[in-house]
Amino acid sequence: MAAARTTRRNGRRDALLQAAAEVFFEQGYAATSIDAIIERAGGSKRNIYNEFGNKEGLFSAIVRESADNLLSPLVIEEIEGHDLRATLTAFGRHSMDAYMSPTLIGIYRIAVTEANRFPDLVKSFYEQGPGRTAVRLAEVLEAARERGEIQADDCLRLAGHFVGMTRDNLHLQVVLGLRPPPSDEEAREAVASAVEIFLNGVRRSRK
Amino acid sequence: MAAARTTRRNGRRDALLQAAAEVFFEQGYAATSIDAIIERAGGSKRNIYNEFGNKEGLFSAIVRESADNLLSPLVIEEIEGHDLRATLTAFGRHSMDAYMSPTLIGIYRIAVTEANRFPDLVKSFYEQGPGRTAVRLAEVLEAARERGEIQADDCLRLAGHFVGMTRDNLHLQVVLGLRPPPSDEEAREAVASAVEIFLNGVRRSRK
DNA sequence: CGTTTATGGTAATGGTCGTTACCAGTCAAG
DNA sequence: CTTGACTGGTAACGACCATTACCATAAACG
Repeated sequence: MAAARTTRRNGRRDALLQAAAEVFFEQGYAATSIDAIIERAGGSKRNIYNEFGNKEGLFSAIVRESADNLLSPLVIEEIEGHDLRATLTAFGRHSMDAYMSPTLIGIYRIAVTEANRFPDLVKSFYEQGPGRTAVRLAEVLEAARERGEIQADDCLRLAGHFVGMTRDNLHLQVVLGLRPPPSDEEAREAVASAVEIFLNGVRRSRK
Repeated sequence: MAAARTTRRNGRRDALLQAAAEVFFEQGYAATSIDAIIERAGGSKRNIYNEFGNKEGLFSAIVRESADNLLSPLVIEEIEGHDLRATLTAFGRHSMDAYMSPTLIGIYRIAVTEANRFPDLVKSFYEQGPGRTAVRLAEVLEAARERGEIQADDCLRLAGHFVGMTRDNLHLQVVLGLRPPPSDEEAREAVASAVEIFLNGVRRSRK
């Protein structure tokens, strides 16, 4: 079958992608050399150039596939059928887990740095990740508003406030390498605190 | 006097620093060449090596001095003598202005990328900037708690929530180059909204 | 004025890196 | 078995770059 060759080829491709992702996320785009990737993945540089064309092609493939794998599960959550507090808590925990995962920290770092070099990639990263999360959360808030549970005039802005509150300085410190990702315990506390403030803040009068 | 030489030298030094900052913030550390800096600043590479030793020295000087200039005014604000809403609003506006300024966006970008290469620099950036801001705000909240205006158990965490709320997805979008910094109008709205939620959220029961 | 010191410009040195070429081995397909 | 594609390894080519050297000029100081 052709499947055998295809399978082997895909295995190689995945190994290359994974090794390259590690090095890129660790060192940044400019500081990463093809040799360093091959050193980690084994094989020869020809593999990379046959499969991805050049360094940019390899990098684009990484960002696209990693973002897909990591960000998709962020959105398809069970959000209906619970009250707002439970929904927000679940939302906060999931996004906290995602944002703090080493891979997403890596992608975040590189997206920030290479914003000028790869504007399209960065745009799609944002839209599939933080952007989509905020839009989804805004829908939840909108529904709550229609049920009269909260008062709000701009649900998308509110959603932004909420995710900002959960990201917090914690995310910044982790991104800067100043502290390790929070334990489950810490994450739960931080989310609980954010949910509490947000719920109270939103239930009352909007000036 | 020696002042003449010193003055001239300092002028040269500042010109180099400014040009280098522009290029570094635009392109990142690894992708910035000494030639590119000289092209923008004029003169010769000897200037840089005489003044800063090497590329790392130049970069360190930039981060140190830019951070100092930009972050110091963030802390010494008139915060007493007003009620909490006014204080928070002032705080939010000032930190929003600072975080969204092109220079600080540049520093932020490069701090995120070069966290591995320059851990000490990144640490001092955080402590002098976001860290100190949060600590200062926590003191304000602590005072408000003692006056009985708010209920809280961990003021530093609350401070983090507040700055996170003002930073928000807005900051992320600007850092990623997906939108320009907000106008004064937008900034004011965002801060007002965050203050409102935060105040209401914090005034009521902490479960 | 004479000496030191910084400056501008250009080129050399040594190294790294992206990319391509070459060669020898492997393995699936007809 | 033979063909053709893919692989591993090493080396080559060009380009770029950090750093140093060299030289000629101009400013600053005694």
